[in-house]
Amino acid sequence: MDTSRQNTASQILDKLTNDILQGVYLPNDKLQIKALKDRYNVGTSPLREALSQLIAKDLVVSENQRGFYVSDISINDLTDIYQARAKIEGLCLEIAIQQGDDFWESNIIAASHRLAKYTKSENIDMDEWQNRHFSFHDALVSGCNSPRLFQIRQSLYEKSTRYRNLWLKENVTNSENLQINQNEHVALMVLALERDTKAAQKLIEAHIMTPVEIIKKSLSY
Amino acid sequence: MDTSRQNTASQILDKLTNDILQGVYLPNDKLQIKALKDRYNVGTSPLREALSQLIAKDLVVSENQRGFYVSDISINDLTDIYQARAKIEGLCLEIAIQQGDDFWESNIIAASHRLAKYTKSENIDMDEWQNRHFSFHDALVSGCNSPRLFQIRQSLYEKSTRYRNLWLKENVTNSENLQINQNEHVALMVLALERDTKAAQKLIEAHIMTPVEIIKKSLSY
DNA sequence: TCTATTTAAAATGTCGACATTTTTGAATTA
DNA sequence: TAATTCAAAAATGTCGACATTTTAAATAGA
Repeated sequence: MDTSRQNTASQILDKLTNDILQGVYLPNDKLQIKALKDRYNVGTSPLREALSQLIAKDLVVSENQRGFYVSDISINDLTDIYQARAKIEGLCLEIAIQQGDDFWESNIIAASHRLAKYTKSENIDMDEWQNRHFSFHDALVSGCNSPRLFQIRQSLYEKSTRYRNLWLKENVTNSENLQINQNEHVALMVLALERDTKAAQKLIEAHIMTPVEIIKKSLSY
Repeated sequence: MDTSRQNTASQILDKLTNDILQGVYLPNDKLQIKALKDRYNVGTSPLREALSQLIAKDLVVSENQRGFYVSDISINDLTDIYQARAKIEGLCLEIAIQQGDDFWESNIIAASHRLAKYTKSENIDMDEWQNRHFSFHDALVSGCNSPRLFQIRQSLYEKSTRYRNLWLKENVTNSENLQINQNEHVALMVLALERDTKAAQKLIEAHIMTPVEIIKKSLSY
C-alpha cells in the first residue's frame, strides 16, 4: 500500500500544489477539509500539515475558524511577481556570466539547440516545448552557484505559474509570438557567451516581462 | 483562557520561530514532539502544523519517521545567505532610489537622525540600537513598493538572524566597529538622497557583507 | 416584503489514542 | 572485547472523535 518513502503529508502537499497551480482549484475557492479528505483519502492531520505549508508558500490563505482558501490572483500581484522574477533572473544571470565556465557555455549552446530545433518543428507539444524552454533558461543561470537565489527564483517561478497558464492558453497556437520569443532566446545566448552582462540582464528582464500585458487582458476579460 | 484571535498553531509558530532564532534550540537539535507538547502545552495537531510551516521557512528539516530537527548552520550557508541578502537589498534600494518621493527622503533623514543620536549615547541598549538600525535600513528601501521583493528581503533577514546573533555577541562592546558602521550609514543616506544608484548599491552590498568575516570566525571557533 | 432573531446544520481546530517504525540497551555470540 | 542479535521502550505519523464556532435555514416581527 505504502508505495513511497514519503509521509502522507508530503504526498498530499505535492498533489495540492499541483492542483492549485493547474487550476483544479481556482483563486478564492474554499478548500473544505472534509471534501479534501474524501478526494485524497487522507485524515485530518496530514491534510492540515500540507495546507500549512501551502500557507507558507502563499498559495493558500486561512482565517481562524473560517478555513482555508486558494490565494487570490490579481493584476497587481501579477505585475509584482513578474517584476520581481525579472529582477531576480537578471541577478542570477549577472552572477552566472561572472562565474560561468566552459561547461556553462556549452550547456547553454546545447539547450538552445534543443529549444530552437523543437520550436521549428511541425507539431509542437506544449509540454515538451515548456520543458525545453525551461531547460534553456535554467542553463543560462546555472553558472550562478547560489542555492538561496535559486530557491527564490524557483519560488517566484512557482508563484507565477497560475498566471503563466493563462498566457499559455492564449499563445499555444500563436506562431508569430513564438518566433519573436525564439529570437530573444538566441540573442540571450549570444549575449551570455559574449559575457555582455548589462545587455543580457536588460534583455532577460524584458523577456520575462513580455507575457505580462497579454495576461493582464486575460485577467480583466 | 483564549487571549487571542489566533489559533493555537499560529501562536506556537511564533513561539517556535522565536525560540529557534534566539538559540533556545540550537542547530541540529532534535525537536521532539512530546517535549514540545509539554513545553508549550499544546496537542499534536497545532504543533505539527507549526513545524510544517517552519519546514517551508527552512528553519526546520524533517525526515519521515525520524522527526524534526533545527536546520543546520554552516559557513557556506552563512556566506550564501548574506550574499543573497546583499544583492536583494541592493535591488530594493535601486528601485527605491528610482521611485522614492519627498516623504521617502524625509523618512531616511529622520531614521538616520534617530540612529546617529543613539549610537553616540553613553549606555547603549542593544535591543534599542537594533530597532533603530533596522528602522534606518527599512526607511532606505521603503521607496521600493514591491511586496514580493520585501517579502524576500524579510525572509532572508530572518534566515540570517541566527548568524547575526553570533555577530552581536562579538560586537556588542566594540565601539570602534560601531563607529565604522555608523559612518557607512551616513554615507548611505547621502548617496540615497543624491540618487546615486550605483554607488549606493555598491555600498549597501559591502555594508551587509561586513559582518560575514567576523561571523565566520565565530563559527569555526 | 424586508429585516431580526432563533434554531438547526455544517465546518473548523484541537485532542488523545493507536498502529508502525525507530531507537535503545541488554543478552548472546564469536 | 567487540560485534551481532533480539526484545523492550520510545517516538513518529495518522486517524477519528468532540467541543466550539460559523454558516445556513427557519421563524417571527415590523
